[in-house]
Amino acid sequence: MEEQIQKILKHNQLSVTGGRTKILELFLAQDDALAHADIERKTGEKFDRVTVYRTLQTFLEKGIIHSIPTADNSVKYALCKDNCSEGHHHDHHVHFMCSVCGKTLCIDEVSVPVVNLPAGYKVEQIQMIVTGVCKDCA
Amino acid sequence: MEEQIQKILKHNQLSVTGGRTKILELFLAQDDALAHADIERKTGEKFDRVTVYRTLQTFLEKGIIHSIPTADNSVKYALCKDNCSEGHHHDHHVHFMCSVCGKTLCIDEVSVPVVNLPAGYKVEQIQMIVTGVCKDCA
DNA sequence: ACAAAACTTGCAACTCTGTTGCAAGTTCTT
DNA sequence: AAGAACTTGCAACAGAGTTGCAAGTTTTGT
Ligand SMILES: [Mn+2]
Ligand SMILES: [Mn+2]
Ligand SMILES: [Zn+2]
Ligand SMILES: [Zn+2]
Repeated sequence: MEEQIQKILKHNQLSVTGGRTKILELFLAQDDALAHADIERKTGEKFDRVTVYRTLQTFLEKGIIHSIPTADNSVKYALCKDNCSEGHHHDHHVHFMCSVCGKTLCIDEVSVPVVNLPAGYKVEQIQMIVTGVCKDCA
Repeated sequence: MEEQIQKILKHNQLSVTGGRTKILELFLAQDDALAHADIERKTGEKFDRVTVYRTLQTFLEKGIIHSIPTADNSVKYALCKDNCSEGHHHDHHVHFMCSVCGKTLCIDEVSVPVVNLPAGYKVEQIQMIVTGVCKDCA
């Protein structure tokens, strides 16, 4: 794991620091998406708030993580499993928010369906957020 | 219009006040979704920030407006055209965000497609947000 | 292995968004 | 017209996110 993390950081031309290593480790160990506050909590306040913001920002820009728009307008982040890079995300999967446990999940198996808009609209990106009860809470 | 506004407010058991009338008027006159800040700007700071928040909250609860989750996690609101009520929204249309003019639009003509999730997930609500170039900016 | 260059971090200060309690004001009911 | 019910503005606050800067760490080149 330690090794995998270094590889990811170096591959993205990022210096290997304690904060980045720890935060990336959290993402790799987690099955659901993380909010900024989750990260602060899970690192045991070991890093400054600002460092967490900047790290997430950097990871986003490099395409290591993607942000997830949620129905309640809170921001969550999850690892990109799809080999995304510098501003070119191409994970087109559905996102699921469980109303029982509150987890936000990437449903990698399901891609966002194509949709036909009225003439004149040019589609660049489609996001789909499903709310309901996840399989652990059913 | 004045008359229509009073009818909407009374139908929802809301007292007719200056603030509510003005804000509802804005929504009726607007073709795209409004953010809190837009409303403050357009009312010429005639009402307190808190009143605007409380009015939006009330309109949401009554089903007069619905909130729109945007890809950049800012909150926008638009009129419900679909006869929604107290916590029972049933506008299932696609939302569009133009990356040129920044407008957020309800595409009432297009409903959100059904999606099949893996076994065990129970779907309650689906939101679809399309980003691209709108027909005015094409 | 070392020094210099390049980058990252923590801190302080600040802005912006949203919330709450309360008293004064307005609207609705009779 | 008066009282009850509801709405508003104010002040105070909490939380989220941003920025500049100096000190600290990582990287690179020798
Ligand atoms: Mn995802
Ligand atoms: Mn809409
Ligand atoms: Zn769940
Ligand atoms: Zn446009």
